[in-house]
Amino acid sequence: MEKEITIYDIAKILGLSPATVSRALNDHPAINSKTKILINEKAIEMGYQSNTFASNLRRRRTNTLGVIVPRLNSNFMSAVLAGMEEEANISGYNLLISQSLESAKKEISNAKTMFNSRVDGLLASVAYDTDTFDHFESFIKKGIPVLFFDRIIDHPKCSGVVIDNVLAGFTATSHLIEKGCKRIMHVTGNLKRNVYSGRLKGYQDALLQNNLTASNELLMITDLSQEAGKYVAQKIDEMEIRPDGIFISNDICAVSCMKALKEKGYNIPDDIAVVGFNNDPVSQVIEPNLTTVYYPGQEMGKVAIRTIVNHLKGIQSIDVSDKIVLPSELIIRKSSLKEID
Amino acid sequence: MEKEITIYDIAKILGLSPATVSRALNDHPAINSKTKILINEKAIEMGYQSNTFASNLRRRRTNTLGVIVPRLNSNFMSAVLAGMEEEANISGYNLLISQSLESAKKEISNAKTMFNSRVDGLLASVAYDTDTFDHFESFIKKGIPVLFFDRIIDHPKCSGVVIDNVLAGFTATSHLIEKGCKRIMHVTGNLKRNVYSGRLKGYQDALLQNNLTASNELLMITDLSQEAGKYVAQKIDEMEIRPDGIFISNDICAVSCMKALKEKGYNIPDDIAVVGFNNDPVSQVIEPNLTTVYYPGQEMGKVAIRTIVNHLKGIQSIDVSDKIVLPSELIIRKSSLKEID
DNA sequence: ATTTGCATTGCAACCGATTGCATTAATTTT
DNA sequence: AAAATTAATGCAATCGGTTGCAATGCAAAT
Repeated sequence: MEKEITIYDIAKILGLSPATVSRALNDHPAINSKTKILINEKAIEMGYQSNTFASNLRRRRTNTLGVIVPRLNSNFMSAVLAGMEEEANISGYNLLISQSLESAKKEISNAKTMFNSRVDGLLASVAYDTDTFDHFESFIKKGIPVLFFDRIIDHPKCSGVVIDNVLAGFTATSHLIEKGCKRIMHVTGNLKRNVYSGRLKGYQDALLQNNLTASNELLMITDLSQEAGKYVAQKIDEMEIRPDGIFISNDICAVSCMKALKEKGYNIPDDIAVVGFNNDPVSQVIEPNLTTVYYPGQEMGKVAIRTIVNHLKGIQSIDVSDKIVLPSELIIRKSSLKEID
Repeated sequence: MEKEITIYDIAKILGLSPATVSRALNDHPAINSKTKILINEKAIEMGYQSNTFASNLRRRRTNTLGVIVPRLNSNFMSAVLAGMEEEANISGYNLLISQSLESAKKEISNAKTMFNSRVDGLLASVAYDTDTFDHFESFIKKGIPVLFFDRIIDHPKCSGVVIDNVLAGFTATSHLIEKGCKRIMHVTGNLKRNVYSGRLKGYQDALLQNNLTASNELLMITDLSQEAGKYVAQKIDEMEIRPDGIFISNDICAVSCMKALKEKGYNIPDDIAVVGFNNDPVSQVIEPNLTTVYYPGQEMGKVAIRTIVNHLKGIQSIDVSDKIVLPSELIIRKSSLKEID
């Protein structure tokens, strides 16, 4: 335990004022360059470390961005975070990260913590069951930018970085139709969330456009977990008229479903073609390899940080460009390539 | 943009002193309970939000823990982080997370940032090429606890949360031997890191104990990436005397190697048995399913946070229990089950 | 009636860096 | 040589809570 070295200590030793030391360390133009060198050398010699908190208090900013995600341990989310960290680091920002564990209550509590920590900006991907916007309102009121990503809230004051989920769902479904599927099932998550409702919309649009009817029996709302995948397979097995194609909103669930279907003796893709979502590593390991929608996680993280940092620097206001839409892409693999005769 | 509400505002309105307001909000025993209620109600009514920085500055602590990891986007690391966040959240700590991207230089820079941010404690898993300990020394000097996890540094002043890599390597290799392998290859990462050198040691011990010789030809040091897996398969294919078993220190690499071997026509496990490490989701998707070492990521994160928080609370000093060793477990699947006659 | 003790509350210094304004010294202009 | 600039530095207030010590008031003890 050693005492902290402050600018006062440096000032005293050099016979200067703390103000001069502070300015020298911040490379203020009014300070003589020789003095700057002198002070900087002394600072290093004495092992001076700036106290971020005193600085934050006075400057009224923290160089810290808050990030709230549903879960840290998903392949997609960790890619987003990796991108965010990389970009934030470049811009000199720190990341305060927390997870809501898909609970709106915890999300609200985390938002409050972030607020009290005086983050300069907030990035959020909302939980399954988030209904309200109030916990973000306090940020807006104070002029702290809030930017959503992936799972966004439909609220006029907030912008977000997303992919075109409707288009992605449309493309995925159209692909199945093209490959000869007539009875396509869709497995997705909580429809409160844009990502799932959007993909459903795309799925429905594609069916309509091809004169196929979307029946309730062919739509399953699940939590998209591994278990859900097995459950879906079970349900399919029990159906009287089975689907000949499935579009599942998440690779983990899709792969688990495929495994279960294979065990039950179904041939993929000939009996049932499958399309997933995310381009998770498992999609390239399952056999047949899973056709899926590539989802640019790392890029999304980078763009989100870049956008909010530019806003903070005053380079580009967020509110102008409301939604930033990143491209997604259907990656066609064998799980959807039926032998069409 | 609204003005901040401070304890001074509350004090003025209620005709009390800021000191009393501060104490009331912190539930100080000397304050009359009626006064507390009054102040708390007023605080809520006025929308008061505590300024963490002022508080931190005065209290000389931040309730923030720094975390430095090699990469955020690996399945294992995101599990660790998920566990950390969950546990930290419970204990009222925030997490400042950064990644070194396997670069010692960036790790040093990140450590400096953490130091200036006055984190109350530091958790670190070091980069591939970290050689020095200096960047952690400054924390120790100031009495800030540093706890390593998974990839630790061999330094008397620092403790860590780990698994028994030697034992895990020994168990994995012994299993292959038991299944009839006579010529076992080992693919691992940079031997500077305990995780890899430990597993290698266990591998060598197992060979020795069974009178098998460890030849240099059968040891490959790689970065354990997907590409490395393909490369390993290529090398094996080119060998005159091929191995009949491989122990690979990472599932991602192992799976990629298996895929490549299968494409080249090798039968797994009969031609070559494979054991991986991590119990990554892909290990349960590849066919045959990959025998691997389960590695308790989430638990490791939780334990690390719990340990450092207990230390900070003065409940249990870290230095006493030097290394916390979590159990790992060999999960046997089909990739290593040769048909023994 | 005086003293003692306890419960509350307030005063004022602090944490450490930042910054508007003033001051001093050095240099240039008139 | 005096005045006006310019350059460099210092003064002191500020950010908003926290906390050791003092002060006040009131009830209980002597």
